[in-house]
Amino acid sequence: MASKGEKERAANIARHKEMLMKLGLDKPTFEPKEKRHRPAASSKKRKSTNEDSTEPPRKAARAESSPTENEPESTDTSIRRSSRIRRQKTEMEEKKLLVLNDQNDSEPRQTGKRIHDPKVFGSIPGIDVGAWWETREACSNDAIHAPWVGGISGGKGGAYSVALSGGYEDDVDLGYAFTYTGSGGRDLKGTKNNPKNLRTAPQSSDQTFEDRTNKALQRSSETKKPVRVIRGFKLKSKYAPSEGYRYDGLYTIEKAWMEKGLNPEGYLVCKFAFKRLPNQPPLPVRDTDPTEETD
DNA sequence: GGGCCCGCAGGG
DNA sequence: CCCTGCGGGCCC
Repeated sequence: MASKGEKERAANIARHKEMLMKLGLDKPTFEPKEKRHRPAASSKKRKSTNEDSTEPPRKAARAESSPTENEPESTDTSIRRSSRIRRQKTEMEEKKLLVLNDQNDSEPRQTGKRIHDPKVFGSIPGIDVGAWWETREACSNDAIHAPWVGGISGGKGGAYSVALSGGYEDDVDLGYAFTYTGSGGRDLKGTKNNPKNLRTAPQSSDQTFEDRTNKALQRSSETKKPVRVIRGFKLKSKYAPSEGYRYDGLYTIEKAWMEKGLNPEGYLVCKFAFKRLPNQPPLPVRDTDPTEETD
């Protein structure tokens, strides 16, 4: 039984997908399987319980795979995380990172301890494509995507980074390309009679390119400057990590436009088409595609 | 699962 | 100081 909203969603998805396909004539084919960071352990109990000395390294995991999409062969199924090859500078930076993150004693956590500026275009030194964090906060500390909640980080020169976390139901993710929705047009404060203090909320008005972050994305579509992209576990895509957040490298914005959003009232949203830059490690895929309703 | 509430970073 | 925002914890 396809409700009206579901039909619109399907139509939007089909339209977005078709557009992305045209961007993907040179799409890569090699897609390794995702490596889980948290196999099955319930993971949901981290407070200040000081024990667990056998904790997974909650720091910015170095990239887990290495082959570039150009040379998939090499059959290196035993990819250890030995990506720390020579290169002393990175070595130094990594040590600093370790120090900064190794306050696992009892310190709640100290923010504002970045060693790199997130407000730059392109990659961040020492953070490889494929890096993984459990939380947005940790990702922010590594300067890949600064906002703890917001999906878009950008300035007047364009966007620095975006987070794909499934916030908009008609966005399409093909891995090498995806569509993305802008910010704004939501009632985060609720109404006068029913005041809220929310971080996300349903659409309640048109989005606009006057919005600072939307404008940054639009700018990037003109300048073609690279944008860092992270995918989160809430994203409905086979390219989404099963848990946490993963840095998936650099994309350019190929197109910016406005269209009717999925909301019942048909408020306008800003849409953007991203395309992944070549010569980056391939995107891992998970075994189960969250898009296929498996439940 | 949903609802609510909250801190925080970032920008004006 | 104010506001926003594709989190996250907690409660039910």
